[in-house]
Parts: sequence; C-alpha cells; structure tokens
Amino acid sequence: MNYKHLHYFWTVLRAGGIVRASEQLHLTPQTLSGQIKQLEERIGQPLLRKVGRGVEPTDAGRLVMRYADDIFALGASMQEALATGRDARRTAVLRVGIADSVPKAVAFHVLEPAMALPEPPRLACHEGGLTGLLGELAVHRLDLVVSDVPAPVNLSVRVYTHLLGRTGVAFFAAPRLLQATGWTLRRARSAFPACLADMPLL
DNA sequence: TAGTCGCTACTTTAGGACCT
DNA sequence: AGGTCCTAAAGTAGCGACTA
Repeated sequence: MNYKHLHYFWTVLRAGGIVRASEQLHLTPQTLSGQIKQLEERIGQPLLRKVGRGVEPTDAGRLVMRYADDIFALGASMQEALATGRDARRTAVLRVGIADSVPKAVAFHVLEPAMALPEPPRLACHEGGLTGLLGELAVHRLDLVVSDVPAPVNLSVRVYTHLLGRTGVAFFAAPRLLQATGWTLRRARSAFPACLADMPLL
C-alpha cells in the first residue's frame, strides 16, 4: 500500500474532482490521475469511474474512502496530540451527522456547548442527506444527527427527536418588485406569507 | 431539432529529475 | 541502473450555448 496514492485518492473525493484536488495538492491533474491509476492497479479494482465530466467512487472506492477517512483522521489526531500533549484517543468521540440543509454556522452553534465541557469530546462531523445520515445513525456509525426537520414518523429505526432551537427565515425583495406586484411593504408584512402567492419567488 | 463550437475535466504518452 | 514521481503535450468525452 502506497499511502501517498491513498492520500491523493482521498483528496480527490473530498475536493470533488481531480482538478480541484490538484489545485489543493499543488500538482497537475495528470499526476493525480496517474497516481490513482497505480493505486487501482495495486488494489486490483477500479476506485473511480467517470460520470459526466467528473468522477465518482465505485463501491470499492467508497470502501477505501471509509478506511482512508479513519487512517487520515488518526494521522491528524496524532499531530494534534504531538502539538498539544493531549492524546486524542483517550477522549470520547462524538460522531455527528449534519444534514446538507443545515447551515454550518447553525451546526456550530448547536455543537459549541459540547466543546465547552471540562473534558470536551473529539468531534467527528459528517455531512450528507438526512435519509443517509439516519441510516448511519441506525447502524450506530453516528451518535447524533443535526437536521432542520424532525425524523420522519414512519421511520423504521427508533430515534428520539429533540428541538434544539428555532430560527427565523428572511425574505428579501427589491422595492420595485413590491410595486410591480401591487403590494406595499406595510401590506405585504401584515399579509405574510399569503402575499408570496403574488411574488416571483426563487 | 441537429450540427457546430468552445470550454472543462480527465486520460494517455513520452520524457526529465531525483533518489537509492 | 532502475524505480518513482512529476510535467507537458495531445487526445477523448461530456456539456452548454449558439445557429441554421
């Protein structure tokens, strides 16, 4: 196993493409493509397949990626332990799934109190769709899922939903848009959200 | 609707630099 | 000398915009 090749593969999937990964790694796309090809030859099966103009992992690629996540997370925690003198492996790990629809600032706000504990856990955050995250929760790969909606009532998995907070939603419009649709700001405010029916809303 | 063009992303090939 | 890693150049393929 050449861990440099594995790191290139891992970076490509995290960056979302060979070109973006090559920019992060200060290499050319040809180099990354060639190195990943060598990794595939050593493993004996393809890890990436072309989809449109990009690439996506094969089943084997997803398996390798899960191991690579653990390998490089362990490497990062080793560096942290060397820098801080605190062995991260001795601290509890809180594995959190964050739904795509949740703004990162909100997720940070929700998780921040955990980091203020006397013995703060090591946070491992995973982003994804709610359905996939709940599946991970069901098989105990996650401890917690942060979402902007409660778990579906027809979910076959037993989970507990807790309201952690509320936030408002802001709508912005140019004044001339209100005028064009025959509304004034005062009337639109009092008739919200019914007034949206007349608005070109994206 | 089909063909063309330009752009983007990726792969292949050839060859150079460096290290053991 | 041979292996590894890298780049430049050329080629392939997908996608969107434009046009007849």
